[in-house]
Amino acid sequence: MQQKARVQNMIGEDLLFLTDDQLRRGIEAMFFAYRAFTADPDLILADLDYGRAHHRALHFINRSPGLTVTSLLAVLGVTKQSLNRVLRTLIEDKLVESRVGRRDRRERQLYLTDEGASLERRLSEAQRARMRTAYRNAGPQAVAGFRQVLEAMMDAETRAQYQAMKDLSD
Amino acid sequence: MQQKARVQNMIGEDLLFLTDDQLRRGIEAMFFAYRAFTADPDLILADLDYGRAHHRALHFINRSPGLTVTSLLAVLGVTKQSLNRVLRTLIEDKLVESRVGRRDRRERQLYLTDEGASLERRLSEAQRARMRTAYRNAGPQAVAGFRQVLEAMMDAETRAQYQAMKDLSD
DNA sequence: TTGATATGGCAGCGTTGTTGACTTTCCAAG
DNA sequence: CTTGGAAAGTCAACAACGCTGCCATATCAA
Repeated sequence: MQQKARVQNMIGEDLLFLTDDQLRRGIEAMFFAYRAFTADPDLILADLDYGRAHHRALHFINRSPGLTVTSLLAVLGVTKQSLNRVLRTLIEDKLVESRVGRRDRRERQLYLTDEGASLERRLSEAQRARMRTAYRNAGPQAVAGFRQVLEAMMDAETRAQYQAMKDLSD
Repeated sequence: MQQKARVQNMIGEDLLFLTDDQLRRGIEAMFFAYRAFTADPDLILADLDYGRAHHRALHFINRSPGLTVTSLLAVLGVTKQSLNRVLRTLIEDKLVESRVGRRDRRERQLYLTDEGASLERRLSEAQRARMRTAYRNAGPQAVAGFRQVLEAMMDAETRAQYQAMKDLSD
């Protein structure tokens, strides 16, 4: 087990990276980095009278075209009512198309329009640009560690969702 | 230069970790992990009719007792009015004490009361517990990478603030 | 004395989260 | 084939927490 080997190493090594001080540094790094992480798309969104919630919806609809409202709710972890408001404006503005479900006609399947896909690209390219620079500066090893810690931080349920999404890109 | 050596390595290596797909995975990992990151304190806060903004204020006041309102504004990156609302409730509830500045009497220096320190510990211990588990599961190397990427993600100005805070704990 | 700074109050607005109550649509069990 | 209940969505109201703008007060420093 990789896990066990790592723990064995740590017994010989120092456990200094687990002190409360180190953990606090990590907490502060998350806070500051997340603010930077959302800053670029936020600028674009403010001009369009949209918010972060719109960005998130566009992101996941783009990721899995045709997903239902209920699935999107589960991924975003918000209430139906909260999402509905966001979705309604996106549909009114013709960025998202809502089609009656094929199997179950109560369901609504969500798709980006061309315009929606275009905005999604603009937003995610802004976000990716920052990510790309950070990745490049930190190097592949650091990136692997970054992903490992983030995954370890998720709840089991969320991690399962996250892992499941990997398959969509294969 | 460490940076240059890394880039040289990457030219020989694959640059696969910089594909748009990999970047998107990183973006999603940030989104899901940040939600988990705030989940535990949020539960405690909800019971007390406080929000994340209260937590952040308590955190940084605890970190640098006696800091002024203006410094806190700069760290949190919000407006005076927004912070003022939060600070007022914390002072009313006797979690934070606001003393007239020693050097400049226009300034207010902020301190946690015993009760405030106690809540801060409860909140940050909940957050640290998750962090600790994640760190332990990922191992010291991964943690180093995690921190490296987060720092690379920050704006230069924010990173300077973040780095400056390191000295407070020494 | 005068101008700049630090703080704070008040009013009002927007985004995005919440609950609760309700309707419409549809599937599936009896 | 009817009907009970689940799923999807709507509307209303509220809360947290960002924002802007305007104004008052206290204080420092030139």
